[in-house]
Amino acid sequence: MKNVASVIVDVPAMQTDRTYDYLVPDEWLGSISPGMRVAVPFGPRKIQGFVMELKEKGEVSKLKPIHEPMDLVPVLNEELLSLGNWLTEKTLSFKISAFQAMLPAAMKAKYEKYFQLETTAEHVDLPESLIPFFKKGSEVPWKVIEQAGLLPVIQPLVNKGIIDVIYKVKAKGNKKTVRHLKLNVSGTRLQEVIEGLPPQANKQKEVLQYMNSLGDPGKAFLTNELIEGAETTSSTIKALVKKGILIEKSVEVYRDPFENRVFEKTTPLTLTDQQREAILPILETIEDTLHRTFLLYGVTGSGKTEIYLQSIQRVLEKGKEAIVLVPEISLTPQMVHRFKGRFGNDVAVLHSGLSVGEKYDEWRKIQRKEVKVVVGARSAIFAPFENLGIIIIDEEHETSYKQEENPRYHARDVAVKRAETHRCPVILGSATPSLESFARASKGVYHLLTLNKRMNDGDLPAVSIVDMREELRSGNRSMFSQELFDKLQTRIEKGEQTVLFLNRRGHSSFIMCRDCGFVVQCPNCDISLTYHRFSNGMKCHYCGYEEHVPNTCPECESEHIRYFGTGTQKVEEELNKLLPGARIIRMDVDTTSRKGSHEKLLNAFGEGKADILLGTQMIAKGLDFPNITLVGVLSADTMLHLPDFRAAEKTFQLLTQVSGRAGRHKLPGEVVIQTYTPEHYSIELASEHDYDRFYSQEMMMRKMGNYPPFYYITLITLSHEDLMQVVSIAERLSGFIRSRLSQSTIILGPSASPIPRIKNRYRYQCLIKYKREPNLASTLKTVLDQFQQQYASQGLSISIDVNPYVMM
DNA sequence: AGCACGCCGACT
DNA sequence: GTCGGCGTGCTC
Repeated sequence: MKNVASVIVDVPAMQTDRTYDYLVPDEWLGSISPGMRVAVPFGPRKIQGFVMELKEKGEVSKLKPIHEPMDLVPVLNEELLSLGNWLTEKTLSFKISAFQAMLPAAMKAKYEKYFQLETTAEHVDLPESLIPFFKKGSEVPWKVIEQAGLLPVIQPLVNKGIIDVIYKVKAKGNKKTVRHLKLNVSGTRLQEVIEGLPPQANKQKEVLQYMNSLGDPGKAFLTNELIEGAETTSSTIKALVKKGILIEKSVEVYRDPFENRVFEKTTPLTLTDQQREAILPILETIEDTLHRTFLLYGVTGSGKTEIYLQSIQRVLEKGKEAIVLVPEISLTPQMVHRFKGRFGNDVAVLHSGLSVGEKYDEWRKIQRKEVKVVVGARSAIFAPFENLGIIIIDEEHETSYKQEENPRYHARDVAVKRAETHRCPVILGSATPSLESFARASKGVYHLLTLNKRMNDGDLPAVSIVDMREELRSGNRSMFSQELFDKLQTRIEKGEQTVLFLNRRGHSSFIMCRDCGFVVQCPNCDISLTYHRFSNGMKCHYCGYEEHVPNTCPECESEHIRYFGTGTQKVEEELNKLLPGARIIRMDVDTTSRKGSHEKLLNAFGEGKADILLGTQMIAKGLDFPNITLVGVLSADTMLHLPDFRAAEKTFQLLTQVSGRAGRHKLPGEVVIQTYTPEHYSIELASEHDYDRFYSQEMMMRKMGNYPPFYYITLITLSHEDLMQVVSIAERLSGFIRSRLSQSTIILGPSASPIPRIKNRYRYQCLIKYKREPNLASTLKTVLDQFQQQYASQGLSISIDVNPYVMM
C-alpha cells in the first residue's frame, strides 16, 4: 500500500531543499496524489508542501501524518513536476521556488500563529489582561497579543502548557463564490408544498410560483436574481431555505477581467505571399507533430500576428492548446483584443495588470480545460495545458522574458523544453531578434522565417538623426532640437499625431550641486537618489530610503542645488510652454499605476483626444494607430552607457521598435532621433532599419569581448555587510572555481559589482564565460553547498545567475 | 526559514 | 546562583 508521501516543503533554504516523508492518513488514502498541495507538520510548525510521489515506505521510521490536503485535484501535473525539477537544475534554485513560480501567486500559502487555550485548562484563572482576548473563543492570533504588548504575560502560560501555540496554513482568499438557490422538491410536488404553507406566507408562495413558472424545476437562481425577479426580500428566501424547500449552494464563479466587453469577432485574413511562405513550415510541423523552433523575423507591420493566429487556428482544429507569450507591459489591450476577437472565450489572459484573484481565476480556467489558448506574460509559459500544440513568443528579444529573481529562468528555454515534451513547434517572433536567437537561426538550430515586406507595402519611416551637441553649439539649450520642434509643430497644424519617447533608464532625475558637483546619494546603497516630484523628496531605487530635497548643498552649502535628468513631467512642462495649444497625454509610472489607466490613456490617444503621446519604454510597443506620423526620441543614447554588454543591442532594438510606431497605415511616417553620439553604429543602423548589418557589427563586438552568443555566461554575486569579508570570500570562491573549471573558460573577477553596495551590504561578483563546461552545474552546486553552508550564518549571501540579463 | 537546545556574561 | 544572549543544528 502506498501510504507514504514524499513532500517538498515550503522552506526555501539549502538544508531543506529535499523531500520529507509523511504518512497519508487512511481517510485521505486515494485522494492524495502527486502534484497536490498539502499542509504538513514541520518541526513545531505547520506548513505547505507539494507531494512529489507516493510510496510504500518512508526513509525514516517515525513518520508524521499529513495534516490535510489543500487541493482536490493536483495543481501540478506530471509534466510540470518534472519541468520543475529540470528548472531547479538549470537555474540552481530551490525546488520549492520552482514549483511556486509555476502557480499563480494566490496559491502561495500564508502562515499564521495562534494562541490556543488548552481545553482541559478552561477554568484556570488567566491573568486579567488576557481575559478579554480569550472571551470570544479559545483561539487568538499571535499578532493581536503581540500588538497588545502581552507576549511577556502569555509566555509563562505557554511554558506551563496552559496555552498552546498553534500554526495554521491559510490559502490566500482565492475562490470567489456566489450563492445559488434551487428548488428542493420536484415540479409535481411543488403545488402540494405551496398549499401546505401557512396562509400568511404569501410572499413565500409567490417566490415558489415564480420559480416554477420559469421552466425547468432544476434551474438554479442567484440570490439577487431571485429577489429581483420575484420582487421579494432576502428574509423570505431565508425562510424557504430554513424549511428545506429551497437549497442553497456556494458555487465558484470567475472574476472576469473582461466582463461587459464585447470582442468583435474577426476572421482569418488573406495572407500575403510572403506570409503564406512563412506559415507553411509551421503548419507542416503542427501536422507532423514535431518539435521545431522557428525564428519569425519580420519587420514591424509585416503581419506576424496573423501568422500566430492562423497557426493557433490549426492547432485548435487538431484539438490541442496554445500558449502565447507577450512582453509584460506590452500585453497591450490591442494584443488581447486580437486574440479574443479570433478565439473568443477560448482565451485566458494572464498578465501583471490582473489582481491576484483574477489571475487565479484565469489559471483555473486553464486547469479545468475551459480554454484552449492562453495569452500572457512570462509565467504563462507554465500554463497547465496537457496537450500543447504550439508555443509562441512574441517580441522574442524582450528581456522581460528572463525572471530576475529565483528561479532565474528564461521563458524561451522553458518554452523549448515544454515543446520538446509535447512535440510541438515554438515560434519566436521579432523585428529585431536577440543576437542569441539570430545566431542560432543562422546556424540552423532554429528555422528562420523572414517577412521583410510590410503588409500595406508601405515604406518604413524616414529616420533623421539629430546631433544634440550641434544643437547645443548653435545655442539651443532646450531638450527639443529645431528639427523635432518644427516637425512637431507641423503635425499639430495638420491634425496628425506624434509620439514622443523618453528613455528614462539610467537618466532618472538626480539632485546635483552646480557649484561643487555633489550628488545626493543613498546612505545604504552606492547609488544616487532619484528625485520624486509629488513628494518633493528623493528616493533610493534599491532600498526605499527617502529624504527631503535639501535647500542648500550638504557639501559646500551652495544654494545652486537642482535636479538633473529629464523626467516625463519636465518634458510635459516644456511642451506646454513651447506649444501651449497642444493636447498631451503623458504615460509613465505615475499616470499608469492605477488599474486600467494604461488602456484608458491609449484609447484616448487612439480616439484622437490628444496630439502628443509622451512616455517611457511602455509606449515602445504594440501601439498601432493610423494617425501617428511622427515619432521623436528625445535622447537615444541614455542606455548606451550602462555597464552592460547588451547596451548596443538594447538601443538598436528600442529605436527600431519606437520607429515602427510611425506610419503604419496610409500616411507616411517620420522619425527624429536626438542623440549625443550620432556616430554610434546602433543608432546609425537603427535609423537605416538595417538589422542585418547591425547583427554582423554587433556579432563582431561580442566575439571580441567573448560575450554571448560566442560564450555562455554565468554571474555569481556575493554580498556581505563587511567589505573585507566579501573580498576575501570572493577571492577564495574564484580560486575554487578556477581550480574546477576547464582551461578555456574565462573567469573575470572578483570585482566590485556595478552597484557596489545595496542596503548596506557590499557586493562582489565573478563572471564566468564558457563555451562548454560540463562541470559547471556540479561546481556551482558545490559552491552553494560549501560556501553557503559555511557562510550563511555569518551573513554572507550568494546569488548565481546562469545567463544573466542584468549585470548590476 | 523558524525554532529549540545549549553554553557563557550581568543581574536578583 | 539565574535570566537571557545568540551560535548550532534539525525539521519526515
